[in-house]
Amino acid sequence: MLDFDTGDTKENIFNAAKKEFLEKGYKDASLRHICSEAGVTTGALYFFFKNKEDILDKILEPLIDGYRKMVRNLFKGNDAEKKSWSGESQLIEYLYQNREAAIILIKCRHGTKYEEIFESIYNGMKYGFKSLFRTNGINDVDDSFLDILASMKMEGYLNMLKGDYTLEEIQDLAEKITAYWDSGFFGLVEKMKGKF
Amino acid sequence: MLDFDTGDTKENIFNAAKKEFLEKGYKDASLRHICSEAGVTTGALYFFFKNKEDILDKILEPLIDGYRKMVRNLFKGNDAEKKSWSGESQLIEYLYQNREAAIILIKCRHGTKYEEIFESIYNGMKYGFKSLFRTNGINDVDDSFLDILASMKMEGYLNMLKGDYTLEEIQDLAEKITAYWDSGFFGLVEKMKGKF
Amino acid sequence: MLDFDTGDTKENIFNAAKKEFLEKGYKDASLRHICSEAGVTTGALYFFFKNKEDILDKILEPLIDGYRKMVRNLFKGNDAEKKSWSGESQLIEYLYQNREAAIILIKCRHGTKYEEIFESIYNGMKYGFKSLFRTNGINDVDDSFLDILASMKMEGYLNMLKGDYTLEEIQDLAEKITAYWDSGFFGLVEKMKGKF
Amino acid sequence: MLDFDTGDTKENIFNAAKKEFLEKGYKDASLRHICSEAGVTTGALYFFFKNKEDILDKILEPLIDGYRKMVRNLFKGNDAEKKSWSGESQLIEYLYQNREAAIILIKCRHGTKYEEIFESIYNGMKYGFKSLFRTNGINDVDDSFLDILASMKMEGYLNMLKGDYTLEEIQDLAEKITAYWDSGFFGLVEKMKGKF
DNA sequence: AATGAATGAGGTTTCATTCAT
DNA sequence: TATGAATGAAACCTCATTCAT
Repeated sequence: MLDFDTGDTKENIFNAAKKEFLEKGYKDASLRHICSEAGVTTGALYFFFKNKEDILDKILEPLIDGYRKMVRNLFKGNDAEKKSWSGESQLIEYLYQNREAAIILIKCRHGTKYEEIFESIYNGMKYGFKSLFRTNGINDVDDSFLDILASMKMEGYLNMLKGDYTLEEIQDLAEKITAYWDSGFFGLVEKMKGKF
Repeated sequence: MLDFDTGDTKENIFNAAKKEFLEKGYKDASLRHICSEAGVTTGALYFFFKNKEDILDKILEPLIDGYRKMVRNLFKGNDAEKKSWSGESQLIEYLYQNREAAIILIKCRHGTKYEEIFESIYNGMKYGFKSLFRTNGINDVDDSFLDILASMKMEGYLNMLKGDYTLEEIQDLAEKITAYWDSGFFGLVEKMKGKF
Repeated sequence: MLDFDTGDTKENIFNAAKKEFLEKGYKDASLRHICSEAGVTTGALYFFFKNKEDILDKILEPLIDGYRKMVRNLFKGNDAEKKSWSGESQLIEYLYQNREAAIILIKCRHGTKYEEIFESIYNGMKYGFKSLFRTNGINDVDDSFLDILASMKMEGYLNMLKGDYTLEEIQDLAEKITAYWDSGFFGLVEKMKGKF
Repeated sequence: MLDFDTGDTKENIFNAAKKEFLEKGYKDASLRHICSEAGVTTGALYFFFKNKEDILDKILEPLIDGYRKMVRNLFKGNDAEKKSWSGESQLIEYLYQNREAAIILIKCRHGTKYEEIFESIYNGMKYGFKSLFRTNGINDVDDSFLDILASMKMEGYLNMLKGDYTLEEIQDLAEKITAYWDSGFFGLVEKMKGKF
């Protein structure tokens, strides 16, 4: 309202929508609040966007597209191990560069088509863990256990993004968390090998 | 709908409510849906419950009360280390016994009085990590980093509960996760000590 | 609730209803509150009363019947002047003896059949004023003006009843108010005679 | 419904609301009825008004503001007696100019913030009577008696407004009523002085 | 004589969405 | 491009009333 009117109404609506989605999630976000925050009426919103979900699409599509591109590029190489590690750090940087959208994806997916997209990313993580177990000679890991590990990792990422860090700090954090995960994982493998 | 109608309306409403809360969270749960799922009109709901929040209360109060009792008992002992470990396993068992409510607490806390209760449990976890760092000679841990660790742990617990496990399986899982956390933690400590 | 249960449920409901009607008026009175105040369930109420309006009827009918009887007796005599004055004081005493019902009548008439009954009592007052004017040689009094006088008188009565007076105090008050009305009336007549 | 549709929805809603408030009072007025009377859906109402109370505010605020301004101006002068009389006639004219709102204030005050505003006006009247008694050498007037006088006066004003008068007629009426009150008051004083 | 359970209409309010201009 | 007006469904909740027991 009091902001200098840049004339870029679409941008204003877009930003207000991101803020609202971040604060309240998708379903509880109010188009009215978004519009009043953006200093326009609902009509304006519906000129630029088809409906509520369309706004979410416009926010998340670049993230999803970029993610798919990144994964595709990653799978062009062939050294599995190396791919995995470089993928990890690439993913972190990518998410950092798009963290606003990433957090919105995680917060707003419920009840939208992004629920399944999120699921597929999440399954990618589970698959990563499964491979890692296999590489370490453990083949019979319970799926629910993979769920636990993947969800923890995802939560770790999410909270990394949520914090108000610079890229350097994020990378430092990621190193720490990775150290944690790595040590954790190998400790677990030792235990499991001893047991079975 | 598909449930066998036992004639126990209150129970039907209660169960339908738990299902709806789990699926949509507190705010987005619809009393109409709950009632139609339970096969009654909205008026019936208000015969058994004071209002929407009262339903959530009836679901969560036993969990909260039990939790407080457990914590109180825990603090009657005096060997800090032992207390910590027994507390951990006691907590897991307790949450398992009340897992439905526990999951609802985590999903439905936003915008209710349970937000702060959850927060206090969560802060307990953060404090646990902080103490652990201190015991290992690391005193200057960033609060955001503690957030990451605590949220991961919480997420781990939550997913343990979500899975369809028996108590034995849960305890086995908990052991594994603990192995993971322990190894992870000490790996991290090594890295941090090396760094500073 | 905490009252000693006299076993007289009907009486309990009746009293609770009177209290509720006095406090909230007819439409805003809640049968639920009445029942919970009386320590019974709605079913009990509907055993003794046909519906909400029936309760009001049971409260007001004795008042109305008595009023009609009183008026009928009054008109058996024939000295108009004397009748008027004795009627006035009889009315005051009668209303005092039934003041609870009288106040309920005035507060609860809106939207019930008692609206017209009240209207007829009220018109009786207007007629009294009209006669008084005529007796004093003034025949062309505006109807709206009679409305003003009658409504003031009614309001005076109502507030006499509302106060927590004994019969003696009421009679003293009535004397004062009557002195006020009498002097007022004759002052007005003087003015009107001077004017026309 | 029968009104000519001027296309001015806000006005239609406003008028329908005034009518409904007058007929049923604030609490029993139904926004649904108001809307259907105005020929719009409930949503339309909420485009023009914030909520139910906001409609009442929009009706009564001009009245209240004007009243406060009038009282403030009145107290700038300094001849108490004169002030009192000019105030009386000014008040009558003011209420006449805003009679719709004035009647709504009196009918709708219960259960709203206007209850205390009304109360303060009413207490002003009581205080006026008290002063008048004191000026006439009577100092120990019962508060309940002042209530009776003030409520009668208020009722008189109200019914003056309710009638379909022109300003001239109102002023004529006011003179008459004032004659009535004056004579009545001094008659009462005589009686009271004789008594004590 | 009274309970406990249930109904269904109606209350105020918010929402995403539409559309003439 | 964007406004202002309006819709209609759905939200939570309260009410008088009914009825089997």
